[in-house]
Amino acid sequence: MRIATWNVNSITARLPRLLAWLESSGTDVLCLQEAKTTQEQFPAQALSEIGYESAVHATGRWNGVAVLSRIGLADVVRGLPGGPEYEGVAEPRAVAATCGPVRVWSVYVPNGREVGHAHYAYKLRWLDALRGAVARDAVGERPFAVLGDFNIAPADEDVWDRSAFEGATHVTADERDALAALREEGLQDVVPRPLKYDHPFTYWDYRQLGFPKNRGMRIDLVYGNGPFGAAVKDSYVDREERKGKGASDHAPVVVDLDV
DNA sequence: ATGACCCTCAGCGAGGGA
Repeated sequence: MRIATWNVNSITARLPRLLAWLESSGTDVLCLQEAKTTQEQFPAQALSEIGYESAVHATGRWNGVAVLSRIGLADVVRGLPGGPEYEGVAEPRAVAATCGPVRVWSVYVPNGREVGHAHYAYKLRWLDALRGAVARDAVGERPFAVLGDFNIAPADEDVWDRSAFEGATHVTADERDALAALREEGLQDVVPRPLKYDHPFTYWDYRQLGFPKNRGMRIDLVYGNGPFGAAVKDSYVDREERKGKGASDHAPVVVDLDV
């Protein structure tokens, strides 16, 4: 089976590309982030017409996540159990589902904005809640993975220029410690291969020729448990989808599983 | 060619992204 994660930066704006990509790539399960729409306006009908069921957690212009599956969709959980609120709001940043033999979480980790900002503390609390929420599934026998936009570059080589991120979020020790805590729960970083250049970046800023200059970051991650990792046949970043007019600023990360 | 931000909602800019 083929499973993927993709921050689409508005499913409304991306719908033509999303539908075309689902069909051309042969993806069975897609964890998507930044739907930027409401539950009601989510294009479940258009997706249904090409064979995908949708598990959606979305409330409006910000955030919004979903799991799309053409191999079954069950045991949906909307929202991160025990997750913190930001300014009194429980934001739609996580949704879980079981798709055939695999259970997945689609997550959109808070950005953090600036080190020291209330949003940064929120990001760390959110990640700790994620660790708690996935601990039991992580050690199970069923293939399980958390896929999504983690807004963390796991190592210095996961950004195009470490010096450009001095003092910035996404590269701090606290954020990387949060990823290490997930690994300590039994999850492993399924690192994709790049289709061009030497590093599998997944995000490139829209500004200042970020993509043509390959000024990217690897922040869209797949954290799988042992059975998931053992089933991985291949994984790559589909950078073709970052090209051209109407692209998201993130590319899909694709994982092929032998399950 | 991959090409110099883009998304949404509100409402004719602003907030957020990272």
